[in-house]
Amino acid sequence: MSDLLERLRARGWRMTSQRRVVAEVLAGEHVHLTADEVHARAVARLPEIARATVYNTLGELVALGEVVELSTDGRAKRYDPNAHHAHQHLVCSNCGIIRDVHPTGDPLTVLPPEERFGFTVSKADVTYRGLCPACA
Amino acid sequence: MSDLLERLRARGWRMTSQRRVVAEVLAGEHVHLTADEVHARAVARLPEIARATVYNTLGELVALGEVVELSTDGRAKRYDPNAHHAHQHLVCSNCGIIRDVHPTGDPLTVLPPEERFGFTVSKADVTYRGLCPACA
DNA sequence: ATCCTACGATGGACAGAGTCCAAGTCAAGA
DNA sequence: TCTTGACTTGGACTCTGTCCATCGTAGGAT
Repeated sequence: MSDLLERLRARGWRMTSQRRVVAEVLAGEHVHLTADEVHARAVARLPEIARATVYNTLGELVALGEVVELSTDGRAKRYDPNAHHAHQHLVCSNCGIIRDVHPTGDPLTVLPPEERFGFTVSKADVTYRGLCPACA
Repeated sequence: MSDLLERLRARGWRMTSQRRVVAEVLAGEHVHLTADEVHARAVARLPEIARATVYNTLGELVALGEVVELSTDGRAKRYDPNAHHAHQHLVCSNCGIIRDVHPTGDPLTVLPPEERFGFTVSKADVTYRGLCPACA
């Protein structure tokens, strides 16, 4: 966590209290929060932080590769702080809960060259869908 | 295409001019349109069709399994009329263009039981990302 | 062919998520 | 301590999608 703050500082990030709080909120809970949920938790620590600042900071963390942005349901994007371990996501079709999962092999290898249409394919995002134990 | 209208009629769909136009727009172009793009094309054929009607009809087509809903970018959902052939999607990270692709094997098989956490996993949506020839 | 009626269409208001921007504030180097 | 440009603020705005009361009509019944 303080690792994250270190890395950000090393990249020339101006360390404001707002950015610190957002980074701490993300690093502190290994769940997949929406921007508004991050904002709510940030407000608990720093009451005056603006929604726009949370959006800005999340966008910067995504651009720096420290956080992964998910849009599993077409509603609010969710932010995954676990960006340094390759993984995929398992989503409950009913309640929307998300788990990180680790399939075997590299999903990129199953896309043959003739199915790439000249694209430079760099990654594959897999969303497994089904019902969680509570909803089944 | 008329196949689609046949199937819908067989399922008790009331065949209104609005629904026919939406179905024709989707079946006529094998691209991945947003709801507003569908609406724009529908208006060209039936000027008075309402946005709400397009949304309603698209939702029904998805519920009937005739169309697949995609949210690849967290912006507008896109509608894929190619629902009867299993496939995945290849998206350009720069311009957003989408191609249907066919990876080898079944993506579900690479998720081992101990990585399913008690979920009843029913499908896997794979989004390959990279740069298209024009953007590379 | 006409009538009935429940299902579908309309369009305007509303809601949720995210972006923009002008003005004010402050982190950090000089 | 001063300076300055990067950052924050908050409110207006945009985009996407939903809701709902009212109106219209497809298609079965007569």
